[in-house]
Amino acid sequence: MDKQRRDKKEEASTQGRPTLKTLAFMTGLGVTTVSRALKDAPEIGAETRRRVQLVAKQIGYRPNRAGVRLRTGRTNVISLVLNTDREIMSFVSDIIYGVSEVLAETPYHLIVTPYSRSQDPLEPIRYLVETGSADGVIISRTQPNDPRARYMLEHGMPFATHGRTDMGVVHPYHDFDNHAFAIEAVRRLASMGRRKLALLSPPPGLTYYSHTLNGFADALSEVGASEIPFNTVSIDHSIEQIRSRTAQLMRRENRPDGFVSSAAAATLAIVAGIEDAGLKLGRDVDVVSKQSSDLLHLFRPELLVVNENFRLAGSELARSVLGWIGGAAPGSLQSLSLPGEVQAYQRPAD
Amino acid sequence: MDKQRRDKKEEASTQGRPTLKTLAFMTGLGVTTVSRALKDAPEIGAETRRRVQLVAKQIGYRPNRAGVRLRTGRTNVISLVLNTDREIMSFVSDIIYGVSEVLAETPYHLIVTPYSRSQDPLEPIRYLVETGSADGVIISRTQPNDPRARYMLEHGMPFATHGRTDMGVVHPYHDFDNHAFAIEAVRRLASMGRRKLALLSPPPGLTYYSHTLNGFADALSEVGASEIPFNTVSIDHSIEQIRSRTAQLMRRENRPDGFVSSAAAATLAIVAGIEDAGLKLGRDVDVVSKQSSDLLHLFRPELLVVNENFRLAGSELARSVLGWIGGAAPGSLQSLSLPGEVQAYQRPAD
DNA sequence: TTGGCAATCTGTAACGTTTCAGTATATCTA
DNA sequence: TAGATATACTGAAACGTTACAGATTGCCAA
Repeated sequence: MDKQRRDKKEEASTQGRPTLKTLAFMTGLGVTTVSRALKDAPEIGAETRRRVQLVAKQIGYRPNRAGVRLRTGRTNVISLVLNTDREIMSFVSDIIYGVSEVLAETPYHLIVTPYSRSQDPLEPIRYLVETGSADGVIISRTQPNDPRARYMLEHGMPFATHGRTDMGVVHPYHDFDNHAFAIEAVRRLASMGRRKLALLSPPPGLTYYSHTLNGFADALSEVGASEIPFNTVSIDHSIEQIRSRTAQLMRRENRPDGFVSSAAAATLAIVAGIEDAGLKLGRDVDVVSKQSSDLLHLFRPELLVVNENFRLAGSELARSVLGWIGGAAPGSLQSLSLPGEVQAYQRPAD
Repeated sequence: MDKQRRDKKEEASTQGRPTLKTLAFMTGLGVTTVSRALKDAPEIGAETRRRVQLVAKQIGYRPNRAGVRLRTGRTNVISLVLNTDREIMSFVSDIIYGVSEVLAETPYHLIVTPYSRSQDPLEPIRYLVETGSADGVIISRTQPNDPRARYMLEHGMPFATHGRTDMGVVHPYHDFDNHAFAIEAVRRLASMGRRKLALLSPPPGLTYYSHTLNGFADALSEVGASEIPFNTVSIDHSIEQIRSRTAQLMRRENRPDGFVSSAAAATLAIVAGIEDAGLKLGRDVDVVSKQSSDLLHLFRPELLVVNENFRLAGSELARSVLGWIGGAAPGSLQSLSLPGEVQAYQRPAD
């Protein structure tokens, strides 16, 4: 019995991965003291604290995540909830990189929680909340009245949304100012003499759909241009659909002489549709498009682009959730990213 | 003392989230029995087993991950290790989706572990192994002699590589057959009468660099075409660099009349460079490019494309690691994806 | 009847952490 | 000098799970 006890103590020094017990053994202190010393608790003597922290660093102690999680309920995990079929183009990776960048400096891990078209978007959120699998959540494709945001608010799960809601509740978000984007886009087209503008909008359910539409409408009346309706299709539609609808539209009597496109991939389809109709970009019609990587000007030099930085969005979202988890006021964790200058094509120096 | 015991027991029924203790209380069994009944242990009576599983399903019992992890060391986590600055285009999201798709049917979570140019690529791997943060790892940008693969083999961490190694050791991988891609590409160019071909290769350090080069060389001699060296640049270089080098090359006396490009984004730059030099795609030169999403034909109809399915790669990689974790022979968990047909442009039906 | 043996079930300990409720010592107050 | 008080530390319990080492029961062979 006594022998067993001694054996147990001694094991601590020889084990594979150091634990609090190892540190306690090495320093001659109790595990409690070691635990507290590592988190700078005030009731630990200054010298003891330094000594423990030194030894911990020396032997490369890292707290066991399962132990912490089991005891405290804190997971040190942020979950990024993604729709696996919609978000087609690359911006997902940018967001992930942005989030990672911020989390890298923290003990947090990033887990990706997917859901697909067949599922209720609420389902992965419920899972996360019910199982307590994350300390914070980031969602995208935010809706004006977003059941996911409501659910998490009700259940006390910190989160940040990519895009704003419109439910009269306050929560962290990061958004790109799509209202401003649409205004700038229209102004630019107007300044080139374009007067009949079409908008390829975001999908109607999402909040930034109306932001974009409002900006578009505001700017239209400001510059005295008119809208050619193009609302049978959105950036969520397939490339083929957008292309053929654009071609249809461009073959009509009353066709637009300017396009505003909310997504880069869709812009490729718009341009293809324009050319299918036998028209020429830059001569018959101009197109302003959002893009997240600087590739559109290679596609057609005549394209006008506005950059949206998704990596930045990822970082901001991560900072926001962490802030909320850390106790900051949700209202102070909201940010809006303004569109960069509308950029015309510039040939790079050789 | 006795009172306390009773209180403790009763708490089990009223708690927020059901645990084994809750189930034990409800069924009148011991926690051990419940635990075993849930995992179909043979020493549990058939009726008891069914009863426990029924109740568990009814009240929505889900094992506490922290508990399992602490006790068993199993994390139920697969880590996807990503370089945050290199992998520029969108294929990262496809891989993630592919992995997610497979993991969704399992208790596994996907965590994304990033590393950046400044870091030793081995560092995140060491972290994962030392802290036991994952049961399996997926890596990309695989090298012929890959220190990460070696390290994980030595430390008994199951993994799968995107791309093969060449170290004389066997481990799970998924790879796209870049040798076959290069051959098909060259053949296609040759069949169009192209005789002087340039290759924009993958970055030299990676395994598929030589696969691509070998395929290219093999096919060149097969069809009797010659190579115009273009090895001052690779798909890892910036768009601007590739563009200006291409333009330089195309202004030379002895310029290529065909390109093989290993990445879609780079192809945009190649075409831009060609046009910078005043030449025309399809007339003066043809280009065969890999692509992961079907957008290149919108860019220039004359482009010849070969599709690489990264979503499939993700799924295969996930299946491979899971297989290894499940005890399958690593040698049986290798797969190679053949390039689809070289696709010429087809105008979609309106 | 007794011992043995299979079939079922159970309590206890342990994983690594934090928190609660202390204990021991030194220092001050009256 | 006695008691209070602050300082620095400690053991035990608990989070939820699984594994080890039994315990109880019924049944069969001897």
